Amino acid sequence: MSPKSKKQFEEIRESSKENILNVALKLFSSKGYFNTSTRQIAERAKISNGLLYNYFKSKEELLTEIIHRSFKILDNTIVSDKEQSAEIQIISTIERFFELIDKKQNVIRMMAQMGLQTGKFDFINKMISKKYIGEVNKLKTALKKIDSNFDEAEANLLMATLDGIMFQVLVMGDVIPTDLMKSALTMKYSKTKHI
Amino acid sequence: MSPKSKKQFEEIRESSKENILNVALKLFSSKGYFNTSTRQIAERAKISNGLLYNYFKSKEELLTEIIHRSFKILDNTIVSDKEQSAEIQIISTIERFFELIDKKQNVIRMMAQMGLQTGKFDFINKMISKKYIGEVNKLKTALKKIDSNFDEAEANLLMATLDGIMFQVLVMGDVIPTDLMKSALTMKYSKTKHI
Amino acid sequence: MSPKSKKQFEEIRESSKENILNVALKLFSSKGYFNTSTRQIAERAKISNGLLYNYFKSKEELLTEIIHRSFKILDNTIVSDKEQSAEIQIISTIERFFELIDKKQNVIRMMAQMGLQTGKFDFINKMISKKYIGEVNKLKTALKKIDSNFDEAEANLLMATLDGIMFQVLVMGDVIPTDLMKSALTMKYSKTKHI
Amino acid sequence: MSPKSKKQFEEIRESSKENILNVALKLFSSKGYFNTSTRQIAERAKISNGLLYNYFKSKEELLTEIIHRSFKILDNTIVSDKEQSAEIQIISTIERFFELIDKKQNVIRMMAQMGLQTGKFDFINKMISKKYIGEVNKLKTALKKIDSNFDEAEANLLMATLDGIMFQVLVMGDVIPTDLMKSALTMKYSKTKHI
DNA sequence: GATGAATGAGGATTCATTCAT
DNA sequence: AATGAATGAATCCTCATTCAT
Repeated sequence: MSPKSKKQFEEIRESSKENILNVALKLFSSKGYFNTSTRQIAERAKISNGLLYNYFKSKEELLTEIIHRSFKILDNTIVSDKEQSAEIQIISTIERFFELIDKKQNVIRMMAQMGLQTGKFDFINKMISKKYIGEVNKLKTALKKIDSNFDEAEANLLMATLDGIMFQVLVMGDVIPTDLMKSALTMKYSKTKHI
Repeated sequence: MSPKSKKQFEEIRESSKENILNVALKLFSSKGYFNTSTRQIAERAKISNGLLYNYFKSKEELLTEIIHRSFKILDNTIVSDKEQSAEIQIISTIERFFELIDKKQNVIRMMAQMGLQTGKFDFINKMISKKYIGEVNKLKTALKKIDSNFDEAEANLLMATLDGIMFQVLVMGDVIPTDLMKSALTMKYSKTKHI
Repeated sequence: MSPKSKKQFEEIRESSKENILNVALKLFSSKGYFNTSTRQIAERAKISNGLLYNYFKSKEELLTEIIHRSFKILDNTIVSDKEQSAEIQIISTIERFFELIDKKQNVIRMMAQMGLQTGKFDFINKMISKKYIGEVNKLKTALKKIDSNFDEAEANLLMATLDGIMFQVLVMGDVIPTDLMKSALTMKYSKTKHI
Repeated sequence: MSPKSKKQFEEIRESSKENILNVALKLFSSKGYFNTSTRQIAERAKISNGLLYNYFKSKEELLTEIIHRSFKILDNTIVSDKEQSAEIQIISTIERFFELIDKKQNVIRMMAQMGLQTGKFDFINKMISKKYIGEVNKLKTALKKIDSNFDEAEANLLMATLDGIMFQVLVMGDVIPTDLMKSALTMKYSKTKHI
């Protein structure tokens, strides 16, 4: 008789929204945003066509929300501990990258795709650039501490290598020897200080 | 008013086709294949809607042809001279990559985009993988000759770095210090032999 | 926390219904029935989407009830006192019209709108016609008493003039000099008897 | 073999567009703009759903074009000959109104409907107001010449009467004795000068 | 080879209405 | 009585593609 409580409604909303966001991320990431129809999202999420619009004003807004959540996921995965030694910081940057590749492929594939296009979603490129600059700077600081013969390009090259591995895995999957490269990179930056 | 010769017709046809392919590549590469309409292509190519179908069976076939041409462009740009010394081969691989980034951004952006999606165009990923394996092998052979302390991962890492720079430039443009990285890479592999 | 009495429930129900009817009339009248969504009505009435259907079987029934209430309002505003003199009857008909224009614009705008369309709501046109015939007949009777030179078309023309002013105010608002016309009409039919 | 000439295309376009405009006017006018679907228009016009958008950017633009054409029709119907005597000008204003009612009901019904709503189409009300002011002024000038006892409200009242008849016919059709009123009006303004 | 009118399936979105609570 | 999540038909519009000329 009594209507559902506010809290109950909120829970329903939250879980339903989460569901849609997850399904949409998966589809956008594998087929691309423009090649994914809202109908497909609804079908996979097992909801009606209309319900999506109860939670998101438009397909575009759905994408935007996914992007913003994705950036948060990246931020959370790439936690940097400033207390730690320079070497550990570098090593853990590398490890976090490989973790992303392993665990959050949907997220990074989606970001990569959107980043490669121009148009309405240029804000994504700006967000990526900002993150890139931040990461490179952290690496530079750490590298300087370790290596007196520090090369100005070193940090950028390391980032490029990591981004490259990421990109290659997204495109070529198992063809890419990630473990081999991870070991080599880890070893290189572990040894460094002893030189 | 003399009737055009067969050869002339052929040339007109060829240049018209070329025109369409160029326009389509530009649009696909910047807005994405699924976000580009055949009408937009026709407009920009200054031809009628229907004419496109005189040259290509479908939008998909147009894409396929673009992809195949793009691979040819990559192959032509990445000419390898087996006669040359190992060091020069590596250096020129690096140089050819930066040349691609500089001169053929449309081509690589389009390939990268399509490579990140799954679906009807999975043959692209296979072609990219094949090319990757070939390039890596060539690099491995060359590196072995130069360096006795040769690391198994070295070739893969170099390719990853180059792909990474490519990807970063596509996404972040001027934010990326390409010249700096190019110098560093070139220097690194020039010095190698002297060790 | 005493349970509400039946009467109290009844009152709440009635006032809630009244609220919905008022909001709906306002919206229908300004934006049109077909351009107004039940959701908009619910929002403005500060009730939930579903509650509307607790009071009305459908959007159409809501409209129907509004129409019937509107006719009652017209009837109540146009009270005719048969006891009064012919002249006063005419003058007060005029006055009642201007009062409607001034005070019940929502009601008449809505009626006018629905009356101009054909389809499911043709009963409205019949009701309007019936009212028209009644009014014209009353006017004819009154005019005959006053004027021996009575023209057969006089009553119809007076009604047309009044309907015209109404329509003009609805469409053009302040552009229409209602007071000027009201004075002129009142004067004309006040003087009549002295001729 | 040879493509259709430009002129041929233009003719096709023109007649097809005309067809759509006519069908849309009919439907908008009888069922209302918001209650008419583009599909209904296409069906009645015996064209495909999509073709409409080859001629009009949107349903709204289709309406806008209809409105502008309708105003032109009104202007053409209400041609005023400034050479003629004041009396004839008044009489012919009256006659043109009845002609509109008789021959262009779709047009005026559509204008009346749109004029009664507020929202995106307020420009219609402004156009109607402008036309009203112009007409009233012409009538005032003419009436002054004829009648020394000229009443300031006379022109407005005549316009109101004509608009009222128009409105009444649209809503009540045959219930309204148009001929009777036309005769009475004509007679009244023919006699005037003899006073 | 070339045109652009025409098609109709499919896309995003809105809406009246239902229902469990 | 009241809530708002959920439905799916219907809406406006776009698109790849075809076809007569």
